Amino acid sequence: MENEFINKWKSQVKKGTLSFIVLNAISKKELYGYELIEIIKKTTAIEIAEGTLYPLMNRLKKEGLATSKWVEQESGIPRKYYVLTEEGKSTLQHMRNYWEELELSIKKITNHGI
Amino acid sequence: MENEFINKWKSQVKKGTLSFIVLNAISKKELYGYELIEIIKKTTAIEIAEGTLYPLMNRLKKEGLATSKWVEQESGIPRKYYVLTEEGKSTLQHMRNYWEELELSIKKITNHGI
DNA sequence: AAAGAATACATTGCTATACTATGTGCTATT
DNA sequence: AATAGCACATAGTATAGCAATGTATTCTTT
Repeated sequence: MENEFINKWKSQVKKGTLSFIVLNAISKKELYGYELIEIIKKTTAIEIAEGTLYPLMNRLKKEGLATSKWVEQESGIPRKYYVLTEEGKSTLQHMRNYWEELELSIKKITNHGI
Repeated sequence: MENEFINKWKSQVKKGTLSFIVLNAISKKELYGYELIEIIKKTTAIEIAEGTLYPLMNRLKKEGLATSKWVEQESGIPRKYYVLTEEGKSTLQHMRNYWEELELSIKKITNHGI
């Protein structure tokens, strides 16, 4: 049985991390919601609940970082694909810079002490 | 003027990150609250508000990861020093492992695509 | 000596976001 | 016919960072 603190902590770490991950993901290629969950789970072992992803994508749209478009399928339910806007791209760049700094900061503290 | 989204995002990234940073910091050496804020700001450029740190330290104590002790000063206000417990040490190790995985996951997505 | 800055603790109220639970409707499998 | 999977979505709850505010002592500046 996992420590309860650790589980809560992991959930907290995801706050902020998830939007970063999702923006990175759709920066390579248009993806739809369900696919995002699957693909992120497969490549990173990070699980995003559906109740987390859909509100998150709507926030990104509301903030002007992404747009979406419905794409009809030959068979099956239509999919909503997400596309990064120009503002989304430049914001993502800022986020990448900050993340690199953060990584370095953490490394400093974990490896060399403070 | 900085993007509003970025500022909110940075604040969200701190959720979880700060407890990790603080636990790492006191794992090297006993530190008191005000000192933690100063020292983390100096070495990592991450600013922790006082209204963030003190409740955070109390949570860590409540969870059994740290203890604290008052130390009187020859001159000046007494300081509350924080010490990592055994449980805190092992929890920190789990957190370090998870953080490494997270770093790798993010690297995968930012560098090589998904 | 008085005023202000710095040290050092702490709480309250606000806000943002992840998660569980739940719901809808279509398609494929058994 | 029933179940699992696909694909969207919302409501309610809990957590944690932050600004604002408060208390009290000590140091620095004028």
